[in-house]
Amino acid sequence: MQPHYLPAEIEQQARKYWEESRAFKAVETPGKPKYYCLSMFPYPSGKLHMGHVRNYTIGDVLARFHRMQGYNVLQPMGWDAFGLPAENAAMQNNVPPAAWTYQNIDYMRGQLKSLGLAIDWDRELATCKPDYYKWEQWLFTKLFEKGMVYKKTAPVNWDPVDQTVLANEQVIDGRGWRSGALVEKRDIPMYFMRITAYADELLRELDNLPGWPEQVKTMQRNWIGKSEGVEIHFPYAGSAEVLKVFTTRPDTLMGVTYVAVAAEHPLALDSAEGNPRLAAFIEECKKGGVAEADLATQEKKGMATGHFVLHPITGEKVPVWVANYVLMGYGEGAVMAVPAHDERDFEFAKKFGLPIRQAIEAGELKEARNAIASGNYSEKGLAQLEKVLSDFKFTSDRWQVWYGEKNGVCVHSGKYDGLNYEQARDAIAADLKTKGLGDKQVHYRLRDWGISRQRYWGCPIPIIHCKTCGDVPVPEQDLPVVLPEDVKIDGTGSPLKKMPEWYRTACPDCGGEATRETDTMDTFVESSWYYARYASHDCATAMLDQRARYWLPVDQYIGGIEHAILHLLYARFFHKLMRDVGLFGGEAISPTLSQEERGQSSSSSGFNEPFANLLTQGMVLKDGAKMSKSKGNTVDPQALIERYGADTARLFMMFAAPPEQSLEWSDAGVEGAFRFLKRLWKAVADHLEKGAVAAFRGGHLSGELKALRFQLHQTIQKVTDDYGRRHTFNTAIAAVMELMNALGKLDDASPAARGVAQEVLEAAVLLLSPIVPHICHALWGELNPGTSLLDAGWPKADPAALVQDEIELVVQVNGKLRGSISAPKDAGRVAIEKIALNNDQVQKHIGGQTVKKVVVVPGRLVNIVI
RNA sequence: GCGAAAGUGGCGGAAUUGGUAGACGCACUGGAUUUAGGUUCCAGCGCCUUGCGGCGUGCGAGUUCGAGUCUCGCCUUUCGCACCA
Repeated sequence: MQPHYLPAEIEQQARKYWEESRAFKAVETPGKPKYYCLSMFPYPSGKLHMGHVRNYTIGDVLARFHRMQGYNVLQPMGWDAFGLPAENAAMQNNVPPAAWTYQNIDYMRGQLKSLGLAIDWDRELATCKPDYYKWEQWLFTKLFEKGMVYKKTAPVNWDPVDQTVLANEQVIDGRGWRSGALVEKRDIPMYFMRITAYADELLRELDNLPGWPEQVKTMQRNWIGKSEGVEIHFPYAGSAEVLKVFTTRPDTLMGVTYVAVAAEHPLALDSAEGNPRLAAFIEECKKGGVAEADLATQEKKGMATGHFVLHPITGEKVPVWVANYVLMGYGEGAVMAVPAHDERDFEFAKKFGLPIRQAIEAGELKEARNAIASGNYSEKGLAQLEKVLSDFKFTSDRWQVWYGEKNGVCVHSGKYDGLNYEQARDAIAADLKTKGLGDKQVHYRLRDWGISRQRYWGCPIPIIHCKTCGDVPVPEQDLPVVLPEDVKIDGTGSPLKKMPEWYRTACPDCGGEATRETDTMDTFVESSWYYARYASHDCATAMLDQRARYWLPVDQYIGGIEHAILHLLYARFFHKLMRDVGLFGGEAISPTLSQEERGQSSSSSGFNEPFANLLTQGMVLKDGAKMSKSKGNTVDPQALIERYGADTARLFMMFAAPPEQSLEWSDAGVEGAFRFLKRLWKAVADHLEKGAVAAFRGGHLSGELKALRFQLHQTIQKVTDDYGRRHTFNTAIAAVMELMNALGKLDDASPAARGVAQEVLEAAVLLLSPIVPHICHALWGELNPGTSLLDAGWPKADPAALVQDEIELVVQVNGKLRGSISAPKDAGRVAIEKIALNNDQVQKHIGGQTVKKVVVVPGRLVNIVI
């Protein structure tokens, strides 16, 4: 055996073996449990970054671990190939986006291959290829026919100098990134997907995803934002029309002192006619971009419309204001304002001198009054409590807390006085319903998904505009609508608009003159269904075929936490769309893993959810900041692989932090990983130098060898759990390192010792192989010539090796560690207590004081309380 | 502004169900090997203290025989906010 670890050589040999034996080709095998392991596909930006290396290593570790456990594993790879950066690069380098993208894909594919990933490359796909996006267009036309796609206007960022629509990312401090011009909101017609129709299912099904992180499910729940409230109609003074608002706090209705509408609200626009100051203000509100984070943090501005509505209960006149903090896209674009109990309304009312009327008081006050009535509380105490609470009023969080938590009671609210939240809500909703001025309503924060993009490098929206027939979907036989690839990008809008030879066409319905839609789809659309297409990657007759029913759902999905909401919600939505279009046929035909087999799994039946288990990976940082070109703190994976090999890169990434946490880059840590692999290689080489030997199969062992076998089989158990259930690869590696350290201390050349050493080394190589597959492939071949590691299977712990006669217990006195004792493994509480009390160290610390209590935690510790 | 997380030695992290805080690795220090550097190997390594011992998981309270872990309140950092992907 070669005495030195030569990564370049052994990694090339290992990859050659895997390729030639077609080791990772995934074949549908009914009856065999399948494991579909998917990492989020990369955007082909040019070259891999460390985040990719981390993501794909995590996926590969899980794929290889499950393969060794006997699963039929599918791990595919592809390219999220449409997107804005290609257009920017095209302008910079004067190369068409398509050419730039394909070039990047070729380079990055080579990089991925050098990582030694267990991928079935036959299933590779790129979303910019017509045979992929054809089916996206097909689904779009089906959804258009079902009414799940519709058209409406919506605001976008408009750069008035470049005369172009800007992405939020291209708006810096309210200005266009290239022109520097102040950005404006502009309404344009767009196609929308009716994701709100699935809001309730998307919310409910989260409960059937035990394999998803709670954090992600919570974020999605909040994003969907189901709230039960009341729609309230404020009649216009002297008109039959009403102004609709939605509120989750109908109990505060009697505290309303004004109503605020968005600048784009019809009432605002109406009022602006003949009111130049208001018109100017509305114009002012159009300035700036559409990003919500900016809208929510901007200074609160407003202006009275001069119009009034009537309070639906009291009939009192309530002024209507235009406010920039009210968003047209939410609910009705109008809110009832209760300055006494809402921080934003309060701030606004103070700024513009609007009245503040209390309608709720703290639950504590009601309790105090009840206590006075029953003689348990003094009038003086109440007065003090009132003063304390009034001091908090409007100045501290105290006031907001009991508003926010809905635990106050109504005051100054006429007939509703004394009612709590639920009582007031029900009473007010009932009264409004009687008057025909409102009712209870369920409202979602989630908005429909605008998918039109005024860009070139994307999937063409398959719609033909005909003067007589309107918007006509492209018929199936005419799909795909192919995006021309040889174009020039000049930054003045989509080149498609300048290609009459492309957009001029005939109407599929009437045959008359018509034009193609030149907008393309949001790239989130492509990434919402690629996971399903991998199963049917080469199907030319349909979007999906029977194979999708074998592989889906994805058993393990891995990707960055930044996708927790948008991508993952859109993909869940698309899964349900595909299901409802009938693409999955009936029930699953694949033998879905049992819960025990999988650890965590989806309890949802059939094809309701795309991803049974989700692992959200943390970021790769250097010097405490995200690695990025702009910060200039990137480390090139290529250089790392060339210097140390892929195994060192993989080992460092898996060892430095658990996958869900952020990972701090460390050059010294990489050295450490490399050193460990050298030690591992040397350990096997030194062992084999003394001659080949079979692994221990039973027989008498010294205490030292027994202890080593105990540690070995404990390590097998721990590592199996760390990979399969906990996904903490860092602790799995640490456990194998400890095992190797223990083996290194063994100074015994007896045949029994050599057998145990062989057993330890074989197991260590198998346990590490999902993380460092190349070196383990080579070492296994040395330990067991003529066999392949991939055929060896996952090691199993030997129960006989795990039997122990004595166990160690820690003894505390008053919670402080004072010593340790050894007790027979089946000793009872009383026996353990006796051993602990007889311990010299313990006696010293008790020092004659009375023992009040002894707590015995079996297998762990004894705590003596004095 | 809203939503979600995170905070433990000089550093990355471990402590899985409330039960020995600091596993494993890095850095550092001392020693061995080496012409030297590097490599490799051995030992030490939270802070304070001569010692006994005390203190210690962002800060402040609380629950408990026992809190890094649970509760409440703060501080700081990170992610997302619908046209970056």
